[in-house]
Amino acid sequence: MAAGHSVGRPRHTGRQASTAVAPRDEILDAAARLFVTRGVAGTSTREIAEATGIRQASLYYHFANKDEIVAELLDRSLRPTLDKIEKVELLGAPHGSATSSAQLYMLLVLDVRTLALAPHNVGVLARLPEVQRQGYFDRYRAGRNELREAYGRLGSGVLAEEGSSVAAPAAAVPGHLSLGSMLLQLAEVVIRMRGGDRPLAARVDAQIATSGLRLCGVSVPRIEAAELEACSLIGAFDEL
Amino acid sequence: MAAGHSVGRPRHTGRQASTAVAPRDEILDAAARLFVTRGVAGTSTREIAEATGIRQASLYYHFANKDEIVAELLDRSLRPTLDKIEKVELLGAPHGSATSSAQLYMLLVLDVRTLALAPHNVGVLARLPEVQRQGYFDRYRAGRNELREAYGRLGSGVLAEEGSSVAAPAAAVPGHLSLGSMLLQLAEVVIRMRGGDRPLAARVDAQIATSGLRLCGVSVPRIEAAELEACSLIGAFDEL
DNA sequence: ATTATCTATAGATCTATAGATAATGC
DNA sequence: ATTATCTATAGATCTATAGATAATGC
Repeated sequence: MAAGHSVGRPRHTGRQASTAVAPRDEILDAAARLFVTRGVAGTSTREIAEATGIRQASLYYHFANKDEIVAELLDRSLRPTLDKIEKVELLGAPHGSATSSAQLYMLLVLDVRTLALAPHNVGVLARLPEVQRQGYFDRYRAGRNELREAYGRLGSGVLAEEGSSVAAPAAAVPGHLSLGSMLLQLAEVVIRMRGGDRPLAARVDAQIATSGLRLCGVSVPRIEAAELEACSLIGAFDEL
Repeated sequence: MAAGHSVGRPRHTGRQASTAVAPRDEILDAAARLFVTRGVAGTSTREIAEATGIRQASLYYHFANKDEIVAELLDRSLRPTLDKIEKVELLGAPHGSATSSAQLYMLLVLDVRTLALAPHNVGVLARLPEVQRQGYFDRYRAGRNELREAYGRLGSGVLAEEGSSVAAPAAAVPGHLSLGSMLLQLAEVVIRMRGGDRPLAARVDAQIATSGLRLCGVSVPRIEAAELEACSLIGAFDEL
């Protein structure tokens, strides 16, 4: 089942790089790198094949068409974070004792780390207009909306916690949805930072999470408390 | 000089829409709309021509090639904001009496408004990978760096003003560059909001500017003061 | 004469399919 | 026999150039 050594006709360029990596994954990896640097419409199937070390037509043994490659990459880029939403929310309110600030801090840190470590900065994909128009994008859009709503809930929870000092109807306090959007955008700043010329700053995850709490009106000492709380929760997280 | 009535062979589709709009601008407008919704690589010159109401080959009378269209759109999208940086900075420090908070608030509001009102959400262009790889992008990149540095300076100025309550070396206080990046990203959130399904929230400009000051650790009452100061300065701005 | 378009087309792609082939596995 | 590749190619683009043409302006 898991390609023992090397079935099938050999590649025109020597053998496969490593039998440990399935050809399908080799293609996905090469495609991701190219899509992110040149766009999907700006990358030909020939280029993907060359980067993989096979002929253009051989792609079609593994994928029905180009879109199927994009769809799978999109899916893989969002799933890890989506899976964490529920875990984080179970730590608060009725079930657990975590504060909203710590939960928000956690989700931001985990989200940023996922984006920062994703191969080839694949978070860029979902921002390409030619991708957003395709039918397969609906699935991604739905998942991202879930994430935005989670940020909206946690952010509103934080605003409520800090309520005492923030009762200011005159100032433009963002609503639930705007808040969720802004927090999500804030997390995604790391995608653009990776795309920039300079290397990622140390502790981007903490910087962004801190900025998120500031955005929700949390004072510095309380941010530090949330950070400590979140870090210990994240440590015990993998066991859930 | 300014096309009196209608020189040149008529278009295959009736006459020109309006003699008031130069054909060059008609093309730029149609191209912008298509580029933003389908990407540059995902838009053919034929599609641009059809949207303009001329034949594909006729584009080449006005532009040497496709890239020249993109380059001009990029340029137009950033210039208005760049022109405002100096004006805003002259209001503070040695020359004027504006606070850093008010200056930052101003620049955010002006930047957001420019992006929010730009035709066809043309801010999207600069984020396309196929655009960022081209030689003409260097010019845009340089301009955007100027803007990021201005945000960094103003943001650091605000942090200094608020220094009393923010002396917290333990928390991950973003550095000059990160702060500039985050403020710039925050302003650009409006690009993504325009791209979303829902209409732009009322007062996005104020919401985003408020969030920017929060990001720099400004308390709510002081944000309101900055907002008032900024609004009156913006009112008197066109006379500069 | 000048301007802004047109028609026609060369040459270079690009995606996807058909069918052959070179390995291993049984 | 199965698997994963290969070669070859059809058919549909796509960009850019050459040269003709239909207006106005002088």
